[in-house]
Order: sequence, then C-alpha cells, then structure tokens
Amino acid sequence: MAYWLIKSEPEAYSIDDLKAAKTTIWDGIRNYQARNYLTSARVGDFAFFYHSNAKPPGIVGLATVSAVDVTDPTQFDPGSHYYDATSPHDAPRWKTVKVKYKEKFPNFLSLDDLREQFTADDLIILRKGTRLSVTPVDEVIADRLLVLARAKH
DNA sequence: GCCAACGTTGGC
DNA sequence: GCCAACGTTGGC
Repeated sequence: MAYWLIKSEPEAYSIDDLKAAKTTIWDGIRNYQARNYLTSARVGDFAFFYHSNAKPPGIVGLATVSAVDVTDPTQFDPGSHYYDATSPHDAPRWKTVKVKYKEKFPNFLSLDDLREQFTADDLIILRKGTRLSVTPVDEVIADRLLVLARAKH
C-alpha cells in the first residue's frame, strides 16, 4: 500500500465536493510524470488531499484509491477544457484513478505547518519549483502527517 | 496581479 | 537535438 498527495484548487474541486460526491474520477491530469504516478497507484492506496491556490494552501483530508486503470473521459470530450485531440481512442493517453472520500482532518495542515514539520526531502511538494499535482508520500512521513492531522488540540 | 519555475511546442 | 517562445502552476 502506498501514500500519495493529490492537489486540487478548491474552487475547482474541494474536499467538500468529494465528500458530497463520495467518489470521483481524478480527471484533468495532463502532465506525464503525474500521470505515471497515477498509473502506479493501487486500489487501497491513500491520497492526502491538498488545496492549492487556496488561502492558505494545505492538506485538508484523506481519500482512498477506489479504482485504477481508469480512462480519463475528458480527453475525448471536445467541450472539455482537458480535451486532447491527439489522444488515440484505441490507446488513450491519459489514464487516471477513482478516489473515494475518507475523511476531512480535524487539523488543517497548512503549507506553513508542513514547512515547519518537514523538509524538502520529506515531502516533494516542499521542493522549490515543484508543481506536480500527484506525488508519492513516504510511509513514515504519511504516518507523521496522519498523527498531526488527527491529534487533539 | 506578479512572477519564478517548469513543461511543452515547434522552427531550424 | 537544440533552444527560444510560450503556457501553466501555484505561492505570495
């Protein structure tokens, strides 16, 4: 089992949206490295849900991977912002996963908190210039994140 | 709104 | 294959 961190702008899709929907296709990923991470995910993996471009940005909750090898339908939808006319129908370029809502953390872990508690070696998103929207999280780091996010004040 | 960092595109 | 131009991300 592996841990991931997935970013979303809350104005586009927030943890509350996922809570309401219960499950969603994690669509719109158009970066090869992020896609490769998604295709290496397995059912049962956990994903920390990070709100980017938020005030403040940070980790808000946890989801689980509920399906893998999912074809991102938006690549074939001409009306979609994520339409990719060059993706072959018989070999779709953009594969992704379905994620399922698990929990909203009692403690929001802001980017400032994360920088206080972790180093750039611990968390890829703390590395300067890293914009990847899907990144792996080491299990030891994930455990520490969970303790911080769930601890009583 | 600014801009640094990075990825992609396309001319050559 | 190089690299300039451009687009995007995302913190601030």
